[in-house]
Amino acid sequence: MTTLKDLSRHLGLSVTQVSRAINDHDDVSASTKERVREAAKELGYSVNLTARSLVTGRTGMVCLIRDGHLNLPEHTSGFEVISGLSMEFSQRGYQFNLQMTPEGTDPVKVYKKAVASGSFDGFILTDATVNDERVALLEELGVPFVVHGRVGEDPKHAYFDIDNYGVALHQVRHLTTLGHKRIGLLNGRDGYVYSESRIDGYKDGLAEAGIAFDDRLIRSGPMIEDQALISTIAMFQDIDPAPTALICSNILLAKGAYHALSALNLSIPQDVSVIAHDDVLSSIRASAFYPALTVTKSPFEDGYSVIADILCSRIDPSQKDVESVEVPFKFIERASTDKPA
Amino acid sequence: MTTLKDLSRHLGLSVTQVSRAINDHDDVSASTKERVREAAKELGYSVNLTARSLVTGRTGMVCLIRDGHLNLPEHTSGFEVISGLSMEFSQRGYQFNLQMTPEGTDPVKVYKKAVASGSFDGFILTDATVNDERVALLEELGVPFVVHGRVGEDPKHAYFDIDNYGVALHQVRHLTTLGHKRIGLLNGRDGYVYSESRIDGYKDGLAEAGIAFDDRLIRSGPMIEDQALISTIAMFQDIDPAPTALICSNILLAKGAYHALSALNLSIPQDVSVIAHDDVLSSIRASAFYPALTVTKSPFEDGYSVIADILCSRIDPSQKDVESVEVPFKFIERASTDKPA
DNA sequence: TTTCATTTCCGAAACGTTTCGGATATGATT
DNA sequence: AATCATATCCGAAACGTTTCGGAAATGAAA
Repeated sequence: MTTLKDLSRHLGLSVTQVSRAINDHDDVSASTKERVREAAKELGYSVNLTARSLVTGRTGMVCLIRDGHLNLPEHTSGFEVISGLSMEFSQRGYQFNLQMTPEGTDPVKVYKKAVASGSFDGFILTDATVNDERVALLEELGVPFVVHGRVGEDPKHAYFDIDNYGVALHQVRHLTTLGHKRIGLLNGRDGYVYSESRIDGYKDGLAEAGIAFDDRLIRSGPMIEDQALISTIAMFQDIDPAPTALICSNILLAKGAYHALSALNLSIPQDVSVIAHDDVLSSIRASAFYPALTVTKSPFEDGYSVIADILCSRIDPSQKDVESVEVPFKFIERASTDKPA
Repeated sequence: MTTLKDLSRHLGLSVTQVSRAINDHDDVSASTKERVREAAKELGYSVNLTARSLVTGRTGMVCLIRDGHLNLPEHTSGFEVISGLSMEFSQRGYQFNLQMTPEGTDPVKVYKKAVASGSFDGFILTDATVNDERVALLEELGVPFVVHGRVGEDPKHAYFDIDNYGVALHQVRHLTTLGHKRIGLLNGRDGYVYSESRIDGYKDGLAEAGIAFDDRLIRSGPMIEDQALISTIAMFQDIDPAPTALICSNILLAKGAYHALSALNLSIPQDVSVIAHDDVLSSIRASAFYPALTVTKSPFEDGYSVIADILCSRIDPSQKDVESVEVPFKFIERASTDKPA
């Protein structure tokens, strides 16, 4: 392995000056920089990141920790996020560390250890829960981190988020404006911030229209097709009069809902209107539905580069702060929503 | 941050002795070790991995590099592998680094840089291709690595692999023994070792039975349902007489084949026998087929811990070598194969 | 000529750990 | 009393880099 000392000997320069040449400091003459660059290439020099880290205190590594083995299709979006983030950070010169912990591991322990090891400059948090203890911990420890999602109202931490509240509110408004009064919600798992925000938007939307809230009309669970199949059928069996409209928190749930409604011999939108939120994942396209699906839409992938930018700016004080963002959504009315019968 | 020096001051011991106590060397008295442990907990000490790396030359990090964004469903297995490996390495005290490079990046450059950075103790290679240049490079550089798959016959490098040749050979034998003479193969993408091995086994199986090879009966491509749909229909339209049996290189392809045969109004197994290889991914279960699918089977997940063991043993010379393995497959005859009509 | 700013350089210290070689104390053996 | 083995400890060097403070050379300004 070639070191700075080797280079300095070879060039008749001090180690200091070679280091400064390589890092492009401005008290090195252009000609020296050129000589150093050439020698470095010739001797195959490349900076030892470990040694650099020891003195700078920065490792150039960011870490994403996930609990439990990822299985499909529930974690499709989780995978896409990992893939997208890894690429973004690579391109910014950071190493992306993925740490999968066995199901049910105490996050506080894991994060404490990860921080204490000093190996990471920052963390990316996904699947934020209400009152997420990881956020409190990392804030207390003073470590840079960014959350895919948001915990609490108007949080201090850096985040990238979708307007989940607004999405649900808009969906309900669209349906109530059409005249619907009994609106079902197929939602994600309880406890996650995005799920709870959707519920808030849903409730406020109903309240605006003067519709009483009926908790039988909300079904929570993994956002997969089979879950929607079960929830939809259960909902239409249990509740009389049955809902006239259905909100699906993602496209997979919509697929299951379509299937269930078809099985129940109900037509979309004549018997039941369906509206969904589209994360625009590469695997499931909203365009493939018949009848065409009315959606709110905010592409997941819009977030990867933003998240990377935010975290990098938090890590490197020389960069100017990138603000947290809440991306707006689009509304696309297609054929799956109409007036109630 | 608490350092060894802080601990040593606090305890009235030398830095040396504290270090040796923490690393459980045997020239430290039991009582001292206990005192050190307590003080470490009290002061919240945790070893600085960067500093340790600098002197030991090992970082405790392994790296997996992938080219191009992962999309579903083609890369389902890739995702499961990443998830599984990350967990295994975490449990062994290693950091798992995932580096996604933009599509088409030159792997030699990327790996050279990764090795030169000195950040990684070892590499995991997936999606091995015939004459994989990464293998030659890493061998030349003398870096520990393990391949999920195998390049070349009887390779020197460490690997975990499935008996792909044997799988295809067995599948063909089963079909020829039943009396089939025209056997189609829906295979993975060309160029990958596993695909080519399957072809070798397929050809040898045909040769054993004295059946001439017909290249129209092999279709290569991404191992996804839609590809099988296209390939199967094309095969049955183009070739006269049509095949009486179909080998599918994985379960997704089998799903597409079932769909296509149903569309073509052909019955399984009366008109066409179908046999597939089952990687046992959590997302697609072979058991869900009707008629029940005859398979060869070797679970992907069997490999994660083996791969981790192999690489760890290559990295840490104090551990005894774990040998490369080729796992055997099981054969499960179900209802999708029978004599030709 | 002297002074001063600018450019270009360098030695030494520091980051936190491990390890090498040796030191000291204790008690047993000769 | 002298020798030796054992258990326990320690100082100093080393890993490869960055950075602090200052030095030397150059040319312009006084």
